Amino acid sequence: MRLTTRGRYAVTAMLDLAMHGGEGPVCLNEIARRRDISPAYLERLFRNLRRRGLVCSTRGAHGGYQLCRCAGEISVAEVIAAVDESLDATACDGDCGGLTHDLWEELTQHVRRFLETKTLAELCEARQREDAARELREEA
Amino acid sequence: MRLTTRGRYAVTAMLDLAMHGGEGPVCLNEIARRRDISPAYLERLFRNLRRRGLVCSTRGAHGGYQLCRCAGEISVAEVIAAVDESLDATACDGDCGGLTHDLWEELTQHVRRFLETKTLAELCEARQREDAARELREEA
DNA sequence: TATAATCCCGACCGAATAGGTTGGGTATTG
DNA sequence: CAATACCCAACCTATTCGGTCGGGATTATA
Repeated sequence: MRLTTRGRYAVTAMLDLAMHGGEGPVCLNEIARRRDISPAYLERLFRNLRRRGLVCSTRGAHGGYQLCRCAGEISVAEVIAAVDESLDATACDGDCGGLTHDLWEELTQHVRRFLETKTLAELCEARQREDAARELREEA
Repeated sequence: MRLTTRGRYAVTAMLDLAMHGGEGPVCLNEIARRRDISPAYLERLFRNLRRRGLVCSTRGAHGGYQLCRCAGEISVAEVIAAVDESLDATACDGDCGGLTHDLWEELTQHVRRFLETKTLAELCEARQREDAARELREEA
């Protein structure tokens, strides 16, 4: 199992899309600028996201990307899987005769369940609540 | 966060040590043979385990390694940390201004807690129960 | 119709690191 | 002294991560 900036970038970008995708497609350059991610690299990631059916694209000027499903129906696990990060802690291909096989299996299940139940919508809301709270504090 | 064979090897070897360490030290060649791990590589891992105070060594003929503490007081998390695998999913050094920072933080906590509460003794027992059950089945 | 914006795609690259090896030590037992 | 074992630094190879490059194809707009 590995969790690198790749999955993080993907989730961040998808979240950005969920937040700014109200009307019309959002272009990658915008996301890249807002989130400070290399545009070319982001493009590579979106290639995968599109192929997995998580986003759809509009080409040409004023084009960009949109979520294919509503944010409540896209899990973080899916996004990470799309950019090809394995969420498998065992990695011993079936029966490795291992003393510890069950342990890694259990751990993998834990992580997987956690990420499968988190949706983009949830993260979006959490963020908005946070922002609201901060504004309130700053007014006071 | 990454979880590779390194941590797996370390935990497996420590478990082996917990199971066979009843009387006197156990030498690496034995463990390597039993668990099918490269002896030289295992040695490298044990260097770290020793430096972290998880095992102590006896040099010379009939030498080997022993657990420094009893198996119930060594957590899987410690073993993995000893061989230098980071259990951090965030890896964004403090405030990365990230939309998703909280998510990774939460995930890291989950994983960490899981591995911190698993001790070698527990895994040992689980294994022994398993073996007993299998024997029973085979007798029938 | 030209041009700019945008997605699309394969190929490449440097650095890090995982897993592993080699070749030398040093200590202890018999 | 020889065999067994720990100790250690340096090296090797393959993978992959984050990222770039150079070129398409498609669409909106001036």
